[in-house]
Amino acid sequence: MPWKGIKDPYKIWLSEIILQQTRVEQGMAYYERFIGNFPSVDLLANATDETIFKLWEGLGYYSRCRNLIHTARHIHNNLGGVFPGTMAGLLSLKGVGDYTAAAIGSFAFGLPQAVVDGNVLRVLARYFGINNPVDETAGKMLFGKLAQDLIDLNQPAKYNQAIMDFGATVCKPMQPRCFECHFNKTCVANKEKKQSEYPVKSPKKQPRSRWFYYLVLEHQNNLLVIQRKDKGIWKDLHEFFLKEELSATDESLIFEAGYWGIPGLSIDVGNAVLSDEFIHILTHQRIYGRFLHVRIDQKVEIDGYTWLSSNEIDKIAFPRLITKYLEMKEA
DNA sequence: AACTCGGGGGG
DNA sequence: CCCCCAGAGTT
Repeated sequence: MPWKGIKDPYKIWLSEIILQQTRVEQGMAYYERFIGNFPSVDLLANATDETIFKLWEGLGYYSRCRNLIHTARHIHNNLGGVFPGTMAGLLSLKGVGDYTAAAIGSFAFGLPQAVVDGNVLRVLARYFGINNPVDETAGKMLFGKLAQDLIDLNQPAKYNQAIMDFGATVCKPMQPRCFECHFNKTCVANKEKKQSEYPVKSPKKQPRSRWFYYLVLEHQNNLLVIQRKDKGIWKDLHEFFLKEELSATDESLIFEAGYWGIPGLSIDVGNAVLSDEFIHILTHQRIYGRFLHVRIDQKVEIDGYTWLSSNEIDKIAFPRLITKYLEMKEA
């Protein structure tokens, strides 16, 4: 990784926020882009929300971006542009939890704090044969204490980096390389051939299904857009006029102006194109999306919505469901 | 304690 | 289809 060995707390913080619940391969390009645009926390703090969200577009978990902006400005405005060097100080930053505080603390400041991420949980659960679910309170306590007992207090950064690298390359989730593992003689999971049974996790609930019908209104190359403000999925990102349904809606109904409930709207079938269904799979939701693109001659105004040129559209962030649609429409 | 929050990649 | 990812915040 490009930031390995780096001690700049800003770069470590940025990389760790980007990598929360995100694979290194996926986050890498985003990290490079952010550092290229904002080499310091002060430059990040002075950027506009839209600029930053646009750079984050497509990475998901957008509250991370919101907290990133908040924390950058907090450090710039209230802390003189200097990151806190204690665990308590780091934990007080929005978006910085136990893992990220330990990562910044050990890597940037040499604090003797053990990181506990998905890699560490898997390594410890397998090696010691721990059956406690890692996502329950008791399990988190147990693994946190164990990790802290094991850390090499003389070189915490090196230890933390090593155990995560080990989990990512040897003690992998699938097909762990036990045959060449230094610990295969004493590892409980390997001895019992139960590598796949660790770590134990509590059962996850099944995702809910939602049906999103978007009306893409176009007037003289401008599109009608709104920013999602309600808490929930895609908060702060932009979208088109949305009607959400609890089940699939018939095509013929979608073409009727009355379906959308917009005063003054009329849909000429000759100027309307209905997309195929986009199936957008998330961890906790299945979203079925369809887009009705309508060119109108008579401009309508809707409370909260804004007409934007394609130039302006390019500067704001959309969820992947919508960028995929836009990319399809371009082609 | 349970829920919510994105998106992508691999088997 | 399933899994999981250098987790954190809210309810």
